[in-house]
Amino acid sequence: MKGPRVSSGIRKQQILAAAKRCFQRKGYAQTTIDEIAAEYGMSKGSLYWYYPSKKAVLIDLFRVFVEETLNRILTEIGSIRSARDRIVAIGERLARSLQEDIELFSALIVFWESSFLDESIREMLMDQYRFYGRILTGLLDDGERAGEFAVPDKKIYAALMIAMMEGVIVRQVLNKDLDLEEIRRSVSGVMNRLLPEKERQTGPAGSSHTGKHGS
Amino acid sequence: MKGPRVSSGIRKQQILAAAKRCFQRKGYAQTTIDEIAAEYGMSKGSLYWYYPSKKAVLIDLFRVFVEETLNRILTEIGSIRSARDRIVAIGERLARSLQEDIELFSALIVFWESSFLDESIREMLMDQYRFYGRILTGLLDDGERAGEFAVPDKKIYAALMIAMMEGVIVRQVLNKDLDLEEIRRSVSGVMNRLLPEKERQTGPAGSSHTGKHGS
DNA sequence: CATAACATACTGATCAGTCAGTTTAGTTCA
DNA sequence: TGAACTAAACTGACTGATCAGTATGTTATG
Repeated sequence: MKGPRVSSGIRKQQILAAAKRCFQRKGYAQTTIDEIAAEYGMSKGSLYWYYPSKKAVLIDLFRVFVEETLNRILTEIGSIRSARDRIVAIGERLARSLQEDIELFSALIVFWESSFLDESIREMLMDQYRFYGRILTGLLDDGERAGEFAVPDKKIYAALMIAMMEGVIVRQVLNKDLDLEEIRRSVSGVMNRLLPEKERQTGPAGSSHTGKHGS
Repeated sequence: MKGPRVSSGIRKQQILAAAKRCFQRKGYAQTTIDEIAAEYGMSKGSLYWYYPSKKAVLIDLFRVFVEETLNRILTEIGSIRSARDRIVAIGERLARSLQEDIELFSALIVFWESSFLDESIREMLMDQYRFYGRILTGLLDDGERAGEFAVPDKKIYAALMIAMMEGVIVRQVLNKDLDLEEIRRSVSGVMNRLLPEKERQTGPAGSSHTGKHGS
């Protein structure tokens, strides 16, 4: 590369941001490349300089979604000791991310719909599902080993917890009528209730650094 | 009407069934009218005799979805006395319907995606959401009055329960990798756990929670 | 023989992707 | 220093394919 006017990364970011806004407004199929180009203020030819196809934009948008939101959450909660608190924190932070970056989550429904058509997108989604399932199942394992709680069927529980968060996302993306601050607080209570305690704990489940070490 | 070859109702049913299969395979935007016509074995002209537009087919499909699945469930559980059992039964029957008629539920994602584009579809969906929210909130009220359980924030709880079922639908429609029989059983346990008991019951649910918790 | 029910060729609009050309930033060399 | 050169970055008109909806014709039925 001899002389980029701005860095290739910046342009791609701009394109993705524009695409995100367009997809949110009209969905994937209804959004034209020209609209995306207009939205980020350059021409269609420029867009095709950075991305080979409309589908490639969508896929890269999903990649960014995963990297920037979900993996960040998983990193952030890594320092929390108790498995229970970590699980609760995932729900809380997901709700907060949803509040802050609703447009990105809107793209999820686009992915779901596209996955009917495109096998590669479906595979990407399934990989993510399996990944989150493993994460959560692992956390349930940790909590059980540490004696924090016991759940009878960890895999199903993990699936249902993920399902709940996903349902909240759907509802919010379509409607935006829920009070997310309220949801954020409630998710904590619900998650807690879903994890029956083996032994009595002192405080409300958050923040307590009891003697027993986590994972 | 002088002489229908088959009744108009039958034809519409056939068209909707064909559309349902097509939408499931390819999504709404990617499905052509010709494909739907081919799927139900007649021509495009015939389809337009019964429906004025592609969108009208989608909307009627949603109407059937609501009438045939969700309202039926609500009617069926009407005879159950205990509010708790009624709530649990909704979850169980929804899981069973999902198992039996996955194609119909697939159309839900199509509706969600279409609602970005079409305000009337969005309004239809929102009406349904509000309706189910009221139903569930009412059930929580009933249970509380009968002394079966107490939940601190009924509206949010209703929303989260609906969200969970919706998430299960998404997961199953996209992946079909969950054991729905297992889900059906687990949903019962999860729903029970989400309804903290006022008085001691025999079940293994997390009854050790005292009143003040979380939030 | 009237009309409901169905078939099919057509149209106008849309849109993803292409391509030939233009502009700008950086490099070379006198 | 700057003119000549080069390739990256960008433009926008164009194309070929697609498809919803229509127009017009055909067949079956009471």
